[in-house]
Amino acid sequence: MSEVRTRFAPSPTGYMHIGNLRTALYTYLLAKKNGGKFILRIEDTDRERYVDGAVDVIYKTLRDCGLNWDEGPDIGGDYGPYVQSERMGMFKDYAEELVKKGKAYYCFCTKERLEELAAVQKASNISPMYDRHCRNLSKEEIEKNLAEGVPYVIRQAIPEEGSTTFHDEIYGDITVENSILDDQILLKTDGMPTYNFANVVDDHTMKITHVVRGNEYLSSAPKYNLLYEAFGWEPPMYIHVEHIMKDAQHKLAKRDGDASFQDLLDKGYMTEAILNYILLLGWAPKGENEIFSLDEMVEAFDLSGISKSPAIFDPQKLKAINAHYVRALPIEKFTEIAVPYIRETCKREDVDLDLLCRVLQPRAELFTDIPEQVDFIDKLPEYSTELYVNKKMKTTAETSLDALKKILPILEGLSDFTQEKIHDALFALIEREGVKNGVILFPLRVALSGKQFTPGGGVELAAILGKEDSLSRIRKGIELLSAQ
RNA sequence: GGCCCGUUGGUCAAGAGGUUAAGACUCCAGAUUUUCAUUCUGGCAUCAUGGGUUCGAUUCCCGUACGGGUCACCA
Repeated sequence: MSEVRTRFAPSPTGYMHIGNLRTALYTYLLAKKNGGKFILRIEDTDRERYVDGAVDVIYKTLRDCGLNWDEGPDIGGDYGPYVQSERMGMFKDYAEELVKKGKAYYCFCTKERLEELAAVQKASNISPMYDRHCRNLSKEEIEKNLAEGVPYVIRQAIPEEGSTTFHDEIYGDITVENSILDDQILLKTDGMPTYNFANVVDDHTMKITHVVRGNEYLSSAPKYNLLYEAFGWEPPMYIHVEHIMKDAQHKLAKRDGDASFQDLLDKGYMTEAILNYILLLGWAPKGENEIFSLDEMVEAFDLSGISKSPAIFDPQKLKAINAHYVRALPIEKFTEIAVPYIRETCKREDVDLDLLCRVLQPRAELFTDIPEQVDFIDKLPEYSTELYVNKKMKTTAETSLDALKKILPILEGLSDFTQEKIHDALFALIEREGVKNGVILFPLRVALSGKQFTPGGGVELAAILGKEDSLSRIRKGIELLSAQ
């Protein structure tokens, strides 16, 4: 077989839906898996929808994800141009070629007539379809209309009988009756191609071998096939992928707030995690591993793993995967990214950021959670003594008060307030008392933070807060518990 | 409504005509742990439904229900 050439052909809307991104990913993986080429083509024929800077959004997203294209508008290639609006010249010729072959025809019907027709059909409860009024116009009539400059479109002449079968790599063979296929418009009144027509011609002229696209095109695939047949061209392999859903009945939509790559980025997810998660939404790996770098994805990707049914987007799992990536970061890298987030709520200059990051990393799922996680450092929040009660730790208000009273003098006596010294001193206490670690350490953690979850345990928090602040917070804890 | 596609646990999902029906996330229980967290161990499903084929079907076929898609001079 010749070289595999796949293409991602987005419209520049300024918005990269993750379903689209996932299509791009699969398209990319399919090409790379087979040592082929991944091509970017911008489909910008809809001028009304054109948004400034939208193409840059596509470039940036793809590049950030590592989905680098081998041919495209910015880098060129042998089959350009790669922006659809720049390829307009050729479509009319191709459409006329089809007319000559008897596979398409001129249609001079006015918009009014078509609307009327649709209304009548709708009223009698039959699905709207063009009635092929112009399909059998005489040569003379056509010539006359053309000469008079009557506006026209060119429509595809669907066979009147029989059925059309096309093959999809995921769904297998799909057959439909030709009788339900509409004589769709190929070339519009303004001489521009319709999307479906442009797609076929572009894919063929760019020598695309595999087309990965959303499931919404499954219904129009037979018409595509007929077009390829009409031209005498070899159709590409089709790979239709299902939608990403918000729930069982709704597609993940823009208004849901996490439908685009940018939305997810804004929520603090890492690019690698997003890509890894969407890979899994609709595709299943052969083995048990679910964590993949882009290179590993290329290695593991296989069309047979693509799912036939829609997948519901699960933020919880995305978060878990993100947590995995956050924790796998080298500590220097984690620190570099985390410090700005820490500084949002923790302005104190004397905190040991290295220590803080070290304890924060295993507890971080999202970088955007960090400000809230460290907000207690600058100022002890108001908290309820309920926090001191923990069944598992076997702590109560009484045992906690007792513990804090014992901790206080010990920490007061420490001249060298380092993590190591604090640890040794407190563990000596624990041993003397003959209690579980938690009985001493749990109340300390609560007193120092006023929070249920904290980055680090009591010892670490004490070291981070420093002697003076730690002691004052412990005294505050004793005061609160004594007041009960 | 016509046509097309789908349906395995709360979610993503593997899987094969006869299996203890993988794995991941969540949840629950327990163990470690410088307490919470992390980490580790364990627990939670008869595969939408009715019928058929078969010695045997969740796996093959047909119907039903439910869900999605599509029926533009939009892409």
